[in-house]
Amino acid sequence: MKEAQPKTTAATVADVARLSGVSKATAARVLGGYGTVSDKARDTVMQAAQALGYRPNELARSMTTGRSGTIGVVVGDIENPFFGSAVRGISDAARASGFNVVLANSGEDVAAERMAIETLVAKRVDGLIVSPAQDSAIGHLEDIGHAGRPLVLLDRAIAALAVDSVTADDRQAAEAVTRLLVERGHRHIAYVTACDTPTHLYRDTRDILTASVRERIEGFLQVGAQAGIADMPRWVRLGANTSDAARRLTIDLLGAATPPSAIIASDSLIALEIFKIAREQGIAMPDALSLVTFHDAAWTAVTTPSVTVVRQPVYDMGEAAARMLIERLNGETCAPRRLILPTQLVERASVAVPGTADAGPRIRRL
Amino acid sequence: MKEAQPKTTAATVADVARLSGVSKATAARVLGGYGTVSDKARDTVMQAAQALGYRPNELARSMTTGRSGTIGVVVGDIENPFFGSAVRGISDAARASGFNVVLANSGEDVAAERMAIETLVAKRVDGLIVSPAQDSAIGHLEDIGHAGRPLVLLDRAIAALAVDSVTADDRQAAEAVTRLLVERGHRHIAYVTACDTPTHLYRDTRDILTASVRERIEGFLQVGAQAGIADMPRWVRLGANTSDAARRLTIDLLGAATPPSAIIASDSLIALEIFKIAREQGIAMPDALSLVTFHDAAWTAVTTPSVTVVRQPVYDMGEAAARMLIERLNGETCAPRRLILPTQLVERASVAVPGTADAGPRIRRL
DNA sequence: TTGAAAGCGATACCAT
DNA sequence: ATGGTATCGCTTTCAA
Repeated sequence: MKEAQPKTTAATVADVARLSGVSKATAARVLGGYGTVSDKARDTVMQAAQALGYRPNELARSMTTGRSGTIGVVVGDIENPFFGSAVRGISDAARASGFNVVLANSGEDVAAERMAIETLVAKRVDGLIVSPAQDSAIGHLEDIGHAGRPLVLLDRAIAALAVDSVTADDRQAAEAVTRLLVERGHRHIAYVTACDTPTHLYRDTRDILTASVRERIEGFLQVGAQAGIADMPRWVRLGANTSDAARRLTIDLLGAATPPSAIIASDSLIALEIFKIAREQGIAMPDALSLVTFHDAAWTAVTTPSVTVVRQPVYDMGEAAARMLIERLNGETCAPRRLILPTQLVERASVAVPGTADAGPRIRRL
Repeated sequence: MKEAQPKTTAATVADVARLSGVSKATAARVLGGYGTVSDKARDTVMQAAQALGYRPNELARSMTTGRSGTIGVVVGDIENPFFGSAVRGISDAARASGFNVVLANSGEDVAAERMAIETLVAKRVDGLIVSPAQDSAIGHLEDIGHAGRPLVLLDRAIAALAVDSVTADDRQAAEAVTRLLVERGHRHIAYVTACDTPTHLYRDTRDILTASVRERIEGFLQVGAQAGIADMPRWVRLGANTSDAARRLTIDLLGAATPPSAIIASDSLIALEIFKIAREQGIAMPDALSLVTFHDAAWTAVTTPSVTVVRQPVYDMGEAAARMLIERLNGETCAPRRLILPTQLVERASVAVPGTADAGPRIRRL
């Protein structure tokens, strides 16, 4: 038992000062590690601090310095491995620079996102990293800047917002994926996303309020159209934002008069659900149905067939976002940077390939 | 543009008070939502607050109230889907009660864990939820109590620590899994875990410093011994704490003079690696190698063969932990509760089963 | 090098 | 119902 803490209240700078017989200012200087103090004073104070079990109160410290050493992170769903990796990247980079991470889940809901941001700003985080659920309502994002805190957008840039962002090259990746499918002879290609519109129907690319998804759909539509496929938009399916929804939507899609011969899943959660259904319904993959997904989730390599994916550098994206934010916190004032990280097309076995066996993945830079 | 914020500094209670012509105390009352104020005063103040773009400073608020409305969470690896789900559970429960979550990654390193806890306590989180990397060094965990903050242990209880904990029924689950394997005729069953000892060798169950893993190994050893299998301990393999380590270790295991006919993977990350290797090396599953893992990760249902798993109620565990913590924060003072949630054995197709086809999972309560 | 005292932005007690 | 003021724990001038 080396606890000297008299069950009363935590020791403060004042207590330490009193015990060591120096002024509060001097004690604070050694305890806070700033200013100049004599070695003798330092020793006495440290000793007293030790005896009292002194622990600094970061809250009080933040209040006077105006910095909390904390960055706020708002993501759509921490349960999604995509965000899991990103948060890990952020977290590692943050700690390397001595910052903490406060995490908030928006559930892809703008109202929740708005509240989370408000709270985080009220808690005086030094800066924020946000994966905005939509890029239409951006008032709460602008408020971050008004509050004097830097903001970095993760995975989803917003054209109307002049702030740093880190995204993957979604447009190009979607084009490559669609092209691959078209080259393999597919004419009925569906694109399934968690994004939604009030009507749950896709009408116009402007209805898609998540930037990354919109870019993917644009790429998808364009390549399809170029290939002379009629009525591409009808193949865009919205609202697969829960596993149940994804399931219903996919079953519906596969049971239609003209089912798709290939599906592009906008995230790995959707791909997983599609995979399950294909299995349950005995739909042979890739022969009867080809599948491609964004995000090289760990499991995509071990299924039969293994899944062809767009590999996004998710961890790196998180890390880069944190780095950029910390640069701003350290005084960087350059113009907003829109960092776009390259992706890779990892060709595995879930796309019907005319005479190639499953001989390990073929990886292509995009 | 409805920003009235004069680029100077954020509006404070004093500013609002001044503009609305009332005292600081009154303004604080309406802004803070406490005490009693006349409707008229409320209106004026709210209006002034609006005009000034007043945002409360939670830091200052926390300092006087002593509560921050924040709970700290320390997990081993947020990238691990297990913790992803748990954190989601915590996060949802926390928000439902108006709490925020500060997340820290320990990387399963005690020193990092200690630092994370120290920081969180210094930041005056109201309470903590921790998945302790080891149950040997518990000084820093005891400090949490000394600092007057409640602590809830997640996934790993510590006998020597009298605090609330939420775990799965690891011991029983391990017994059931091992029994299943034994019943299927396996005599060479390996147990692979991320846990490690200084020598990387398993000698004694007391060397295992992670409670949940120790319980599992105990169950594993006991059932094996009961079944008359000699030299069980040699089948325990430690240190699969990165995908590379898991890979090396598994390759080593499978290449040995007497390779195991079945492997129990302590987490889904290890199982994934084993699955990959079996595939690469053309080892037929489940015929040549059976596999069982703890944690019903999403992908385990879609592989070929699908993987038999111990389903732990991970999200619920996180949720329960947060609930218990919040109860403490609301004044609950009962004796420490050790909540042990039941698991399920989900029998799928990765264990050689004498004449049963893959006809959907068979689920057993444990 | 050290100390006294003024904040930081809210809450809370005590009068009025 | 309202106002004045001490207070929380620390940092930060400003003098000495």
